[in-house]
Amino acid sequence: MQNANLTMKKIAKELGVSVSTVSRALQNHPRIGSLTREKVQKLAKELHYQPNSRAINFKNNKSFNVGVVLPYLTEQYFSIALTGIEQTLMSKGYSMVVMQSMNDYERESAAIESLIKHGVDGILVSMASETYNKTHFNNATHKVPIVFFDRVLKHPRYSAVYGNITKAAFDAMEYLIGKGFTEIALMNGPNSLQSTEERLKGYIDGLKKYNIPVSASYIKNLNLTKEDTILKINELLDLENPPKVVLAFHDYIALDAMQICKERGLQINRDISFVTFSNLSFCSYLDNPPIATVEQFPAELGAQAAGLLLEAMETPDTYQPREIVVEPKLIIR
Amino acid sequence: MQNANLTMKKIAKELGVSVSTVSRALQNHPRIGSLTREKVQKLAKELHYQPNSRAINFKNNKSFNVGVVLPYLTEQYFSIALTGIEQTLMSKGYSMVVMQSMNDYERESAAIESLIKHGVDGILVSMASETYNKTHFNNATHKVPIVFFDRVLKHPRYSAVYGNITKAAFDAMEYLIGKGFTEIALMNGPNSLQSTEERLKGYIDGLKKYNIPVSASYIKNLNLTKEDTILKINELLDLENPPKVVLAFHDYIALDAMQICKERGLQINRDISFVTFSNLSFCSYLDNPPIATVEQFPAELGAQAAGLLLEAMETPDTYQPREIVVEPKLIIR
DNA sequence: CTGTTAGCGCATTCAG
DNA sequence: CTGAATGCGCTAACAG
Repeated sequence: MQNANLTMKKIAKELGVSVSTVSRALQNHPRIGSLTREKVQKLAKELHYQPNSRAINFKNNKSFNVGVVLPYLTEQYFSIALTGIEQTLMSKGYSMVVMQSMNDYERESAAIESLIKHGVDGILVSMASETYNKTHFNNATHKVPIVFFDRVLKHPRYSAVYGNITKAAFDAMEYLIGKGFTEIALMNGPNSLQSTEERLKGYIDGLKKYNIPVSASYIKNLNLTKEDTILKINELLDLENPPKVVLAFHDYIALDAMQICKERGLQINRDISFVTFSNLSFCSYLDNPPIATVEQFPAELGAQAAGLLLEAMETPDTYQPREIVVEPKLIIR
Repeated sequence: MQNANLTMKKIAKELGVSVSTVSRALQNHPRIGSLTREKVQKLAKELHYQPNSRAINFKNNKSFNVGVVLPYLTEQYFSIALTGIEQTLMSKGYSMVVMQSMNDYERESAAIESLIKHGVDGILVSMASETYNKTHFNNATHKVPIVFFDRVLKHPRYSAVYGNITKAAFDAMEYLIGKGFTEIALMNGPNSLQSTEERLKGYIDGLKKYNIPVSASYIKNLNLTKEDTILKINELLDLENPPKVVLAFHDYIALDAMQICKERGLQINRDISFVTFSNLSFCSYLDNPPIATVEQFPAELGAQAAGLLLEAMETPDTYQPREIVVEPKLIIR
């Protein structure tokens, strides 16, 4: 039963040497007698000595913890991103403190503050959809570096890793138009998210390229709640000319929308089809899955963002904030 | 642009008072002049003073971080549990450092060690299915309290929060037998998990109560990989008397098994049905979902475990390790 | 090669 | 009411 508060001091006293000798022996410092070294290391092992991490954190002013703030852990997209982050951080001895914003500005802001208070060395953020105010980021960045991933804030002060959504949306449109679809609706996200604008641009670019008129009634902004999804899909289905295919902000939107379609007697992939962003694994278990989906490689986004953050934390003097774009891929089912 | 390394010392110098005066003023210590207090607090606010958390951690020998080790973040069951944990911890000012074991003993062991090294105040664990050796827990528990949730280690030294799986399995069996099923297979987990044994007991108890013979060929242990699921469901379907319903260890097993059934030309819920544990949200989007499922309330399990850990950390002298059982609920679809 | 000293930021004792 | 001194555990500069 080893002592939980075993310090170098005690080892030193036990052995009749000084604390600094113990310190040097334990870290294989060159200027130490091999005999002393062995003696110290032996006793330390016997007593299960473990350095007090809090003292080391204090001394080095570093915790080897990074904070991660994201909307929902329960959205598989983000838990996959976390996996990429964990992997990258782990390889450098860092671990991650995770907090959910639940798309709420207040929670996000509180999370950032709390992380700073907990002494993380850096922060990774995927922004809440309700975030309208950026002061919490600006305050935090004076203390530790911040890197955004997926739901990013584009600003020269911040690094950001994100997918080329405009291109992905455009590719999806080309695919659909190539399949003969023209009545294509867009169930987009909230305007607070950068990627909402990008999806819209890809959508419109696609229509324009093939001279298909843009119909405002086919374009819906959602706030990412289930209720709003239900509202908006019903609006689309109530149109005189309901869409034959829907490009959905992500899989969760599509699933809820599909549910409504089915309830209204439509058959998925006959009366109406879906194309989605995310490519969540469980969609492959559906009998009538989305006909195509944009894989955004969340693990890669997370890993790249973690890589940038590591650089920012380890070489702050030379680090230049920058952006990394990961190319999504359209997957046809 | 506030100084990132603003210490009490600087405030003290600026104001021509001593550091201890600043310290007292900032924490509203009783023995301080209200004038001095105001003066100090005003300047501290102006300069955006924030106490150095690492110094405080060091001084108090406490980090307000707890570690959480679980199999997979990407399994929604665990991310829901995390949400319960986060909520409970947050209310007491703690945050969580998350690590995935990926059901691997080595990873789990390394995670525990790493958490200790990172200086967490306590650890929550949902065990890896491959964990055969408990020394990593025993070593860690000398340094910080450990509480298990869901996939628990039952031992008087440890606290544990888990569902009454035996009862839940039994209830499921009664339901199925009541519906007229007798050819009921059990796709169970690995023997390393406590809950595997419990499912088996509930399964057998159910059969026995209604005098249905227990057939060894209907009982399969899986290692929770997709490959093994495919192997075992095929074995079941290849029997002379294939089962009419399968009680599955959890939803992911059922989904993969269903896929194979469909590939083999069976129609779900006509030729073969499933009952599962977990009740993951996306199952409700399936055209032919499991006919019943055991809701285990992972958020509740996580929250209760976090509550026990908080008690263990905050009142270590009086804390008695104990177990909390959360009653699952059979949900009929 | 090893011991002594100093200091990281803060809270807390002990003096005044 | 306030200041000076102490120590938390560890590393590192400085002496010897």
